[in-house]
Amino acid sequence: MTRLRPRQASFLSPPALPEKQVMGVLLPLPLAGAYDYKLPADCNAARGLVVAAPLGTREVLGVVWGPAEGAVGDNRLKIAEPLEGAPVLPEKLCDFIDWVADYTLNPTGAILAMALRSRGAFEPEARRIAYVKGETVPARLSDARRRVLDVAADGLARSVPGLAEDANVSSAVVRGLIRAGALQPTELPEFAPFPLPDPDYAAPTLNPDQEQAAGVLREAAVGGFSAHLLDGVTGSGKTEVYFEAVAAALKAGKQVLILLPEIALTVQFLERFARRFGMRPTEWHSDLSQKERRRAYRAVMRGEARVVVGARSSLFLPFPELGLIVVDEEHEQAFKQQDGAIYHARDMAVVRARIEGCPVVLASATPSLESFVNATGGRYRHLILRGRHGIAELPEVRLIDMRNERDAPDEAARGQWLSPPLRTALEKTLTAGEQAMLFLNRRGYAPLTLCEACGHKFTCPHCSAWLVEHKYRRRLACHQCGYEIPAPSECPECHESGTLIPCGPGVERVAEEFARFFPNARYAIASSDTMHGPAETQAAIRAMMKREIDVLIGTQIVAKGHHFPQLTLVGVVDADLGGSDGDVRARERTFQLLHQVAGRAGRAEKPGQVMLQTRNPGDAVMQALACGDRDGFYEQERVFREAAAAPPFGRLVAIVVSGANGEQVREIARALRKAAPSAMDVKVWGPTPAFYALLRGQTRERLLVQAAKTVDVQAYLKAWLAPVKVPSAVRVAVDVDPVSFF
DNA sequence: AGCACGCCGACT
DNA sequence: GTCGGCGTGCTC
Repeated sequence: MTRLRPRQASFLSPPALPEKQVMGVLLPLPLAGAYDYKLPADCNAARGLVVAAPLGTREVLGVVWGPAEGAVGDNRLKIAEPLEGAPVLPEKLCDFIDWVADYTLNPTGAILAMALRSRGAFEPEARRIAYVKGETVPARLSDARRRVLDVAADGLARSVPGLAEDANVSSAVVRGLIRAGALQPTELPEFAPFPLPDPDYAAPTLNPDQEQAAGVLREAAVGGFSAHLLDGVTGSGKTEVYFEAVAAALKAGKQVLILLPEIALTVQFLERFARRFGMRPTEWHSDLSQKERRRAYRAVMRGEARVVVGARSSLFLPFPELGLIVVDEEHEQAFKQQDGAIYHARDMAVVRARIEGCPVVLASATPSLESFVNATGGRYRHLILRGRHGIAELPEVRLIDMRNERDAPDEAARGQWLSPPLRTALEKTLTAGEQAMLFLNRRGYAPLTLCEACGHKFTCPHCSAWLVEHKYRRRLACHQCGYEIPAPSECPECHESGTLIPCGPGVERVAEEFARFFPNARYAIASSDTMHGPAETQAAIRAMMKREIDVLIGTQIVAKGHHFPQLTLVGVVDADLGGSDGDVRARERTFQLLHQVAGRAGRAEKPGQVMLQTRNPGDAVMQALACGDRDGFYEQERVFREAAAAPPFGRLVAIVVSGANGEQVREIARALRKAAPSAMDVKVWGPTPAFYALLRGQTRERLLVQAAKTVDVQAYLKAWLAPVKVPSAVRVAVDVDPVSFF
């Protein structure tokens, strides 16, 4: 951390009183609680005051959190100093931090660290000196001097080099004028302020459905806490509707937070916002530079940033007057933070709204089952937007039963991954001059390489995962940790050559087969690691947009948000992928993903067709997609989950024990299990090896707590875990409400 | 999270 | 003989 500068002693303030006040100061570190510090008697040491606190040999930021804890004797207390300008975190943010720490069983300081994530936001602001035309006219007025004064005549403040450049003179001339008093110094703020959004900039025309939902939200935006599920297919105009809530909150003088999954935070979204409100919103996400972060953080804290669009970490920004939170694509798993403090930004958004006393809007075409149950059960207001042709507005979905597909007898004409019906459909689409998309949620060429002679499988030495072949890059790679080796020519086990066979398809392999059947078609691969990096994916998407290619072959990343008007066929190469890992949410996720992919086909006036290749055509997910019966699927899922007492009808907590020493990890996991207190309506399962039993060299064992809704799982876990001694080489991570079983 | 203290290998 | 590896433990 850079040096913190405490406020300056002022000659005007009375001399500091000898007595110091002692307060609990929370440090942004994973410590058990707040530390006591003495504070100067003449400062208002209220909860939220940001201080510089000496800690060991260094100095860290801290926040006054509450009364002294008294665990350490007065004589050992150090003195913490308020920062210059006495910045204060909003009290409701402090309450939120406490709540999240309690719920996720993390040290409060670890959560505070997420709220202080801008290094330098509390540094004294750098001042820029600029010059305006002064009163005095210099005695000697050379040509160069005149040019400078002419430039300065407009009254705008400019820096010395700025003036010199604009007047085409050297900086010596400018300095001479400053000395002569012909130019006056003024101070500019470090950053230009963010422009204010105008709620009336471009009010939209809404259809009756949208108008009704917008009406509810406009009213809610000026009330206290309320929760809404804005539920409508792509193209039904969810964004326009919640923008109306944003406008209403702005008119009421409130700040707004719009949370998006990282991938949806695009230039297109910001521009869409700008078209409605006349300016781009303040952005907050992981690839802001340090300077941009500092600027945004300060602007939020001072209330200058009225609307923030951000990824999940923006939930911890210090809004002094938050009046609305929107969570778009609320079903996205990307809202679940998996490392460090484990939390679900969607759920925590609802909590923050409740603490702030403001409304929250969750928006999705395929809501999470949790939100769906909350909406249909009346806890959330359910705002339904029908598409232009009713809510089940998916294109025609056809299931291809891969068990029955008998392909051409002769090997050269046989497809391995693209079935005859799908090939026929591709043929038709291309002949009609329309576009198609092939979707397979698997990067690379083949997920497994096997030696035919001895059965050797290539696996990652650091993870329990297969190495995925990437044919273009001629490498085998681990998708968990990034370990890579050059594509081998012989088996490292039996040293035979020519015996290595790729098993299963990845997008590269599907593309290869596609090219074999359609040698004249123009196509591109889009996946997060296409040959030359993500820029190429963007290029592929642009090429598709401009109709320079006919077929886009891609992973997840083509499933999101892009509208290709000429795209009339979507082929899902393996609809069963990821459907059988025993996870209670696996079916829901498959449905959401396939629904989203299917929605890419046939927007505009051309009807679209979707073909799902599956080996389980009778599965509820496939049937729901084929029949366009979304709500039927949700209802069935609800019944399953309720019967199994699974979320949201019961509670789950995962505990992952990990460390480099496998035997030690297993031993601690077993000891942990033994220490589990028995309690009513609580079951503890495990330990068992985690799905990735080895990840980045760490052995991982997993325990699962299943509890009834009525159980205070946090209290149960605290009572359980507190007395267990864990060596520092072993990590115990608690995941309350896990969303995946990895 | 840092940073210091502490006990074992290759260097001016 | 020291410089420095990162394991362990503490910081009001």
